[in-house]
Amino acid sequence: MTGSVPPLFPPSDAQYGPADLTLTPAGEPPTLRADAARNRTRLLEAASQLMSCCGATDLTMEAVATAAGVGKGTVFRRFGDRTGLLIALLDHREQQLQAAFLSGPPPLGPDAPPVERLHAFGPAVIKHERDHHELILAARTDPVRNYVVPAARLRLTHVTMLLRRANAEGDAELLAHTLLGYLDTALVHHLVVDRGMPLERLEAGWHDLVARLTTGGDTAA
Amino acid sequence: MTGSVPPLFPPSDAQYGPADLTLTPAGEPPTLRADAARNRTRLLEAASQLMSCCGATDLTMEAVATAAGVGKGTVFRRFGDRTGLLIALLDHREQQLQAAFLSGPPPLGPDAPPVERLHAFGPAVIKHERDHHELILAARTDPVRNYVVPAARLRLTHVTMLLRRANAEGDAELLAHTLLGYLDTALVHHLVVDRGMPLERLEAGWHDLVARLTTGGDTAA
DNA sequence: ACTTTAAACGGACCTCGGTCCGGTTGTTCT
DNA sequence: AGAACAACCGGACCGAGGTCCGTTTAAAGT
Repeated sequence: MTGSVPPLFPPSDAQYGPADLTLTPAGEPPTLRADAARNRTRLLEAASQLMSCCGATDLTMEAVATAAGVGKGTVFRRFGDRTGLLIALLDHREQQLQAAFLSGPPPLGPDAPPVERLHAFGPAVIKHERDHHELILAARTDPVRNYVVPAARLRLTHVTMLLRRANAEGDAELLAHTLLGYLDTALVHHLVVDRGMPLERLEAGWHDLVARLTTGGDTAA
Repeated sequence: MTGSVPPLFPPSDAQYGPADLTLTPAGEPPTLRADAARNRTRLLEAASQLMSCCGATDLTMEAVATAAGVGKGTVFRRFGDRTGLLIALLDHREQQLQAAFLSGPPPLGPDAPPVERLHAFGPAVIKHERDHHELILAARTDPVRNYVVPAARLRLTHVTMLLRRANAEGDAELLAHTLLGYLDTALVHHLVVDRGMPLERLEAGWHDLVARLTTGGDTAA
């Protein structure tokens, strides 16, 4: 990967600004130099643009660089590698989903009892994955990297928290991994697309799983 | 990938001979031409050799070809791509595990009640994955491909069968996917290596999961 | 044994991800 | 403002995966 200087995944890319691609990175490295930030935005826009017309698998680093009007080295400096760029792209699209289950309206958001939120979580994630499966799948080169990605960490802590609040018996973190494993994009894609499994069946399976894993009491302690 | 002529993953590579690398492919294309079969063996041996000394990630197709005394094109013709070669290598190493749960002694093999076999299945797979994690992880470039690989299909049908025989309620296939998801190499590796989770905890989680998913009656119907 | 045919072979060739380093440009401190 | 410094930029360069096509060769038919 990068020699060693860039702090393991360049400037982090955890959260940015509010909505559009006008993302002002506010990660670990206090601030990005003006030109660097500008180029970062350009690159993400260019990548997004190219992706929507050519598909994720054909997205070339050099093409992105050219489209953004910068050198290839700049792309790698900013995102580490191709996967890093895709993840950054993805991370941005995830924010909508994250907002939905972190602070959205009831079935998913905090104004519903935890078990209910869990039930709603599955279909929401599946929907999201179906919308972006190409990008998600393309961003999955290194299998272990998925667990390190901020979005994945967030989902894990979220589901773990819901399980705890639901007073589920057992190892909450491992149960959360189990639930998230069921929602794995590759699995869902394989079942639905490759094997033609109807969505209803998949979602029924989810609800069944949630029911099985959340035993030990309702929100009412 | 390959133009189109090779029948989607060249000559299949499902099962071969009994034990050693003296594998005589007996897949779908009736037989391989003599020289092709010979080269196939040579290539697998060379790859295995190189891997044990240089690691899977540094395994170069050209190096394998050279070590086997054939041209690079031959490697690709036979295995489709790098991942195909790694999968073939892996498939071979899996046979020991497969034999264990298909026809081995009791806790795992057919002479034990299904629920007991399921309980034994987890630790066995985890053990296997720990032994070969480098190769397994290296073979995982395309996330969906895992579900198509014969070894994975076999595990799925096996676990599904065990669940059915255990009279587990619910969608056996989906429950099987859930169980196998828990055993995902990348997940196990992440938890144990990256996050230092003790094996005992992981296995306890497995037993708990099996217990939860196999409700509805014992073998005694 | 000879012809025929389809498959296997091999290595030149192309593409693309990733690295490197000399030059450039913000940023900060005095 | 000017200098010093660190970070950024860019594109030449490298290595490895994957493709192509002319040549060779095993297997089947006569």
